[in-house]
Amino acid sequence: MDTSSPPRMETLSQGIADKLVRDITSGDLPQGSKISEPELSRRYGIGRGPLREAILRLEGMGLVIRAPHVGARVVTLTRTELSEIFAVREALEGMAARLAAENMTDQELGELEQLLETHAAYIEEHQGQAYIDQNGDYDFHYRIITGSRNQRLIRSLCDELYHLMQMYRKNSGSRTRPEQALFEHQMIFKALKDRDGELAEMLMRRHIGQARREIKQFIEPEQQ
Amino acid sequence: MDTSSPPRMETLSQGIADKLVRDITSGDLPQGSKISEPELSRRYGIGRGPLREAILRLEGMGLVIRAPHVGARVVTLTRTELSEIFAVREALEGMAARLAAENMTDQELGELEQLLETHAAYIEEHQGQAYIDQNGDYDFHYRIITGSRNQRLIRSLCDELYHLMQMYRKNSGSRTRPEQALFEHQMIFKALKDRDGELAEMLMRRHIGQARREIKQFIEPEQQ
DNA sequence: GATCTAAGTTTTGTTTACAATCTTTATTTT
DNA sequence: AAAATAAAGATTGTAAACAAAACTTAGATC
Repeated sequence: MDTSSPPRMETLSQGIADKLVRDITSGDLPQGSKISEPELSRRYGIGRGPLREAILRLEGMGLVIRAPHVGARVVTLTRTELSEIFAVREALEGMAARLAAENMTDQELGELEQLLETHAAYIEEHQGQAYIDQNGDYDFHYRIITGSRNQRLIRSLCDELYHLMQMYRKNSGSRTRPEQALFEHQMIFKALKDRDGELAEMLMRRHIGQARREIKQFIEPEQQ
Repeated sequence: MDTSSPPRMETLSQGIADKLVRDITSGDLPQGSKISEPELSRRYGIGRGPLREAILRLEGMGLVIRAPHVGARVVTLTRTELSEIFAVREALEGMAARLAAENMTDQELGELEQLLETHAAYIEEHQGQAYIDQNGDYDFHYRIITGSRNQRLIRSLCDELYHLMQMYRKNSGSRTRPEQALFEHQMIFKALKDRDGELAEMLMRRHIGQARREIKQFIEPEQQ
């Protein structure tokens, strides 16, 4: 009858997995850290079974890598790997933008426009400070991704790639140019409003590809 | 003493996961089947722990869905979901083709050309029989995907989406037109050989989008 | 002094047992 | 008779104990 009094502790392993994701994306568990089962088991006060399941789940998200009989470590993103992630994002979010142009409702478009106005006001007020870094940028992209109505696309981008991006941002400061990003967002929005999927995809790909090329520039000096 | 008679049983859960993948993609475990832990535990003669880990892994691949306290079932692909998968494939393999045009070695291109000649000979000999259905088509796509040199792309496509496609094919007969597919493959190969990434991507997307549109045609009569 | 070897310790992989939840079945009531 | 409730059965979630593998440390030999 009343199943709501326990405040929805879905399942232990799920809860631990979420906590681990937060700890990793927040930088609390830095890149390359060992995920020791006994230690975390003691720290969180749970058995090793649910913990292992949580780690398995993180492995599925690509946040940790496991070697048999050796254990799990938080994945270390080299710039090369980050560049690879951006290539996937470029392909996937480009497709998402194309589909969103077909499938987003007028109401969703209105809310997206409002979001952009908020961003514009904030940037003007704060003289181009990098507010977008935190959540604003993700908000914009998130709405378009969900607007694609493609569940698999949504899952790949929001449940897997986004966490990796978040992690990298915490571990290595990333600077963006808010005004430039905002303008690109506005162009993408215009294409969506015009229901021009082809243009929306092209603009989104350029928007993301921009960041990818910036990363790629710094690869040669660092590695090899 | 003798640990070599089981030929490289890396870890139990890994082995069980592979076996389950085979059983699902081969159609032995059809869509929607219940994955009962006690039953499979007895059938395979292992404890429930490794089995659960294997199921977790399959969930990460998207082959099964789990409901808390209810259990796991083999995922049932509706045509809508299959269409969604093709949209993701279109985006991802398009990008793979673009990158492959930049990164494949001349030797790899030579082997790919040989593969196409084999296909052509087979089709001519067997009067357009659907040999490509089995492995030939995948061979071609697989080589291009790995030619992208993007590990994340490779993993998404080969470890996740491919299994789902395989499963669907087993459960519902899919007819292809081998000659048409071969010609499209040859065009894509030409673009790769010319190192024309943009054209390769476009052709690959059309090649896959073709199948997507065919599926989409059959959605309305079936659902809604 | 450095390197190889071997024993010890820690960690992971696996099994077994227990508790909580859900599904099913049978009974009762309207 | 149909629907709702309650009890029984089965299944999943969790914890604790055991076995095997890997890393570490100490010792011996070159």
